[in-house]
Amino acid sequence: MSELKQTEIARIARVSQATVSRVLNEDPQVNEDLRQRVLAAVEAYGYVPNARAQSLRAQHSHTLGLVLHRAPSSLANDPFFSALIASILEHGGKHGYHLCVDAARAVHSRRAIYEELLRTRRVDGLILVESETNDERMARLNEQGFPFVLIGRYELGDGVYSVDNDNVGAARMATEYLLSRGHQRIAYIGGPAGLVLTRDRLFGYRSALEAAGLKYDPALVMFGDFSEQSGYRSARDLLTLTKRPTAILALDDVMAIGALQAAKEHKLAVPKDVAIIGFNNSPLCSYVEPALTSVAVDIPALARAATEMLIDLIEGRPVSTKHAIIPAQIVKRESA
Amino acid sequence: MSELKQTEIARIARVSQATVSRVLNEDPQVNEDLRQRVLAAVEAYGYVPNARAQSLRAQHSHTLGLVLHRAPSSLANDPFFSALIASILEHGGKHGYHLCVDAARAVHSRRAIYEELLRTRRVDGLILVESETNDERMARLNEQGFPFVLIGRYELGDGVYSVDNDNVGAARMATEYLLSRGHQRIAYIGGPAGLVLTRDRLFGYRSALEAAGLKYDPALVMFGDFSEQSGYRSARDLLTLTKRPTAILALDDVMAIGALQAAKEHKLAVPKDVAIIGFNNSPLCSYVEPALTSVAVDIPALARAATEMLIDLIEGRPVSTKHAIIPAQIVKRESA
DNA sequence: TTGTACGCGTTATCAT
DNA sequence: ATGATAACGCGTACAA
Repeated sequence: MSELKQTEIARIARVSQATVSRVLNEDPQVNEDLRQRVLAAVEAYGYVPNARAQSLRAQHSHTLGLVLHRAPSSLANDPFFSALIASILEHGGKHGYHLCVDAARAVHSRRAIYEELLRTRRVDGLILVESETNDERMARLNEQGFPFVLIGRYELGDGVYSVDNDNVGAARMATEYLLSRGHQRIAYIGGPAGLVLTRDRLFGYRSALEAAGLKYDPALVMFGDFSEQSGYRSARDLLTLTKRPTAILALDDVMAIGALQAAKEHKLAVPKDVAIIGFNNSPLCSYVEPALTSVAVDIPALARAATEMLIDLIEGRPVSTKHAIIPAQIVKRESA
Repeated sequence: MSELKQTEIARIARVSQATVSRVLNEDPQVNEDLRQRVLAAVEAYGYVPNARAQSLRAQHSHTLGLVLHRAPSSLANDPFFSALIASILEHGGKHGYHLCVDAARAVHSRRAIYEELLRTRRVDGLILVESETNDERMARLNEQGFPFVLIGRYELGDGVYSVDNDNVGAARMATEYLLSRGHQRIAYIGGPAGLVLTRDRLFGYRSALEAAGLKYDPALVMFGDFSEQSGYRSARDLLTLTKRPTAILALDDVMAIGALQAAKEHKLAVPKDVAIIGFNNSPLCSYVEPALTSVAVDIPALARAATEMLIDLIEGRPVSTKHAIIPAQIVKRESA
């Protein structure tokens, strides 16, 4: 294995090890002659400094940690996940940071993930995704001054840096869009009722309605589980109402596709008889008939904000906002 | 910041730093009394060993590196990418390994990626994806005894450990399936003609044909670029042939969907008039009409094999096969 | 059984 | 301008 260290280069270039280090760190004080000798030896033997030693010495590893509170297997087909990593890689890379990814597997490893990554100083800072917002470990890390940024909503106090989608605004925007197209009876198909996501977006939906002087009608609000089946069933029930909605807002594209299916079975034309909007702007949207209008959560922007906030934190720069909110966009296709 | 080190715990527990280290490493020689004192202090102050120091000392970091020869932005919507990471995470995690992901951004950083990750000893081993097979750096790493595994095909010599899909076999399997359904004129839509992938699968297609006593007909072979457009155009041309094919094998689902579109425009029923098979078994398959039969490259198995091979390499265990080949599966839906 | 002392490969602070 | 030397936090050979 490589026994190439600075002392070795020093021996070859007939200088002290300290001089090698200086050359490598571009100390202007060093004599040009020696500098060349060192550089030549470095080049000839292909010396590269040992990152482990550098980390120990410098007290940082130039590595960001991403921890997901999910089983790794559930990540396999999640476009959110790949977009997230891609963007962190891109923007972290610009600042010279590497990325270490971990997923909490067993329950036990929840603890391990925080300890092993951050407190062991394996990484310089953490991006946490899908944490339980009341996780007491976050408070502990926070106390100890470990840099970390939460993606998602943090409900307890504001001692934590976080980045989140503008869920309220996104739902409001989509609802306003439907209103602007003349719809008066707009239905909402959420995820599980307990989810913050479901609640926030419901709030946005409701406030748009009320701002337009429309009454909020609980009969038009359903809760699914993000599956196509649940979208289908919810829409089917909605469309058999005596006063059926003329538009449906579904919290996920897959549920929206289920709704599309239900509309077809009811012989309702989309968007003429019933307009449908999904969420997440997944690749599927372009492939269904009619192509699905969808609210795009801006994952790259989300990840970028989190990454840059974290790096600012790590490097001790002041951070402008503790809680960044990333606006969503509506991608218009045929279904609404 | 945390000044919690073993010396500190040692002071608190009134033992030597070495004893703390021994307790933590479960040295059976240590007196139960002292052991308890140390453990109590560790617990009370929440001490966790510093991974940077451990790495330097132990000469390994228990970290795997994944390097992709792609711009990070191109990763965002790639299901291959997320499946890959998910599986490495899962199987690496079983052996206590973390994962560090890097994507070669600029051309320059190609070099950097190797050096910075492996030779700096930031990671213990590397999984390389989509490398140019003739990359001279691989040979260098190989010489120096750095553990790494290639995902994809390595053409030069066999000094390198690699894992690859059975591209030849997958195309042969798909072709045989079509033959078994009575098809005699089977067309092939590949990717760019220069790609190893395209060539390997073309070979599998051709050998199945010839094994069945059918003549290979170059008129039935087209080359696309993996876009829906290119699939559409290729299929359109194929279907206007005087002796048009009764089945089409497209090297990617998206191209297959383009072909589906062309068939529709030609008023050909799928699969009755023309059968279509795609590759990669993407989520899209279930959402098109008719649902697309697709050859599934087994990415989890691919990643698992690479990961376990790499860990064996790192830990000095003998590796059974230098070049693992992962078989594909055909997922039957409606289109063929 | 426990403590002392050294080295892992750097960077940085001293002297010279 | 350069070389010796001291950390960084840990594991372990050696001494006691």
